[in-house]
Amino acid sequence: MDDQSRMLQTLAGVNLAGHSVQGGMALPPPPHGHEGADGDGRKQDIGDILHQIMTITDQSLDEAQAKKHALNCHRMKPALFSVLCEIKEKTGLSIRGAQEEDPPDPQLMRLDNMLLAEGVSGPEKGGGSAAAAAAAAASGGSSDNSIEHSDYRAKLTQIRQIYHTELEKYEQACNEFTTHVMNLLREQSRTRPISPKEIERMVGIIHRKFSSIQMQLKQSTCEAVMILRSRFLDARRKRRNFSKQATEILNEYFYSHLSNPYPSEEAKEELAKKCSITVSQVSNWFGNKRIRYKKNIGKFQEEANLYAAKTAVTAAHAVAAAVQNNQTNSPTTPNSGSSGSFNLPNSGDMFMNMQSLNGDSYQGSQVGANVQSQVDTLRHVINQTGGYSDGLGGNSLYSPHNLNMPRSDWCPVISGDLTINPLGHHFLEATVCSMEMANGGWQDATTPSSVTSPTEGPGSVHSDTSN
DNA sequence: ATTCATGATTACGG
DNA sequence: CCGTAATCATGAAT
Repeated sequence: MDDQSRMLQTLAGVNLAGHSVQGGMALPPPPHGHEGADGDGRKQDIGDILHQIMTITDQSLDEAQAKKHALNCHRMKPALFSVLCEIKEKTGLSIRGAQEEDPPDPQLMRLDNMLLAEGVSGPEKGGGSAAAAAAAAASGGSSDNSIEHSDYRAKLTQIRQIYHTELEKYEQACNEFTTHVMNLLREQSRTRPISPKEIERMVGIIHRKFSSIQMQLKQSTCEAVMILRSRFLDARRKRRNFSKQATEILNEYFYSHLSNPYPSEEAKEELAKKCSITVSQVSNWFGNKRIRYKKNIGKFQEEANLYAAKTAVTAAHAVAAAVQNNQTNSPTTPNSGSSGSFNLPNSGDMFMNMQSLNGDSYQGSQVGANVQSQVDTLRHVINQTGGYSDGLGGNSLYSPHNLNMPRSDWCPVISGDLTINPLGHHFLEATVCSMEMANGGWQDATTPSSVTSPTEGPGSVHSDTSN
């Protein structure tokens, strides 16, 4: 509207300034009569029309409507209209020439690619699951993640749905608006100089506007997907406590291997399988556990007792069974502690260790970690209870003075080991143990990688029992 | 809202 | 590469 009046004003100015309207174009003859009219008469007419047009907006709707009709029927209208059209054509062309050519926006392409890759804008179901599968692969792909992934997928489809509905809405709105504008322009082209090219241009502008809105939509969708990804795939953000069962299993292993809580690769895999977590999660868990246990042993005392006792009872039952079946079951070589390392020890070796524990008569040289774990556990619980008497033979060898020492369960096992006492310390007071602990803890006990080495078992057992 | 517990990450060392 | 120590970030309990 503003454009129109401005243009008309210009036109009126030009005309009223005395320039020939007929210029280079053939002004159609007036519709009816007026043969004898000279230039002054025409100028008068044109000026009149222009004045009416210019003031049309100042009038009331009804008035304007009537005026419009009158103008439409004016005999000079076609002539004036074609002039306006010509001028408009020229300006329109110059405008169009200025901003033609829209190169594919690189950012838009990037967004499109991203959305396609994330499975948001791709084919209905395939893209989503593909992305989810990629996510699964990215985060380890353990069975534990399946729930999270379904959650992730659900969220992704949610985003995708929103995206599609919004996109559709925009598309629809764009189309509606375009047709509306086109109709309007076409309608107005009867009274206003609007060429089809200009309508086209208008449509282009509208589309550009809407596509910029679409880009915003795509951008926000991308952001949403990114947030979703980071939430679900970045394990750090998505910290989930392990299941109670998993923690149980890990704790059992930890406390039954308290003397050397460094599970071998096989043991880690086994634990991972049992707990439905990844091996690295097992490693993390043990890393955290070791450091935190060491930092505040007192805090873990109760837990240690609990698990040690639990495992010890299991072991005791196993021993009892072993004793019963000892005659028939011939001992086999332990499998380096990989399977069932702390739940189902080899009965033969177990028995041997128990004997050594009680009577300091260890002879074997191939004790596996599985057996050692039981020994640790039993010794632990014995230390804690001041003697474990459940068919294992009452044991008063482990002096109760360790009881009130927070680290006593650990120190004898670790520091008491002859492996770190080459000078012949037969027994270490709890305080000394604490110091040993403070000086290096497990690291000084043995080489972590040689968890399954049989050298530690006999040594520690001997050390403890020799007192 | 605050605090504690806990899984993961990072920096660093051997 | 594996371990420790410190730290981050979140979940759960209060």
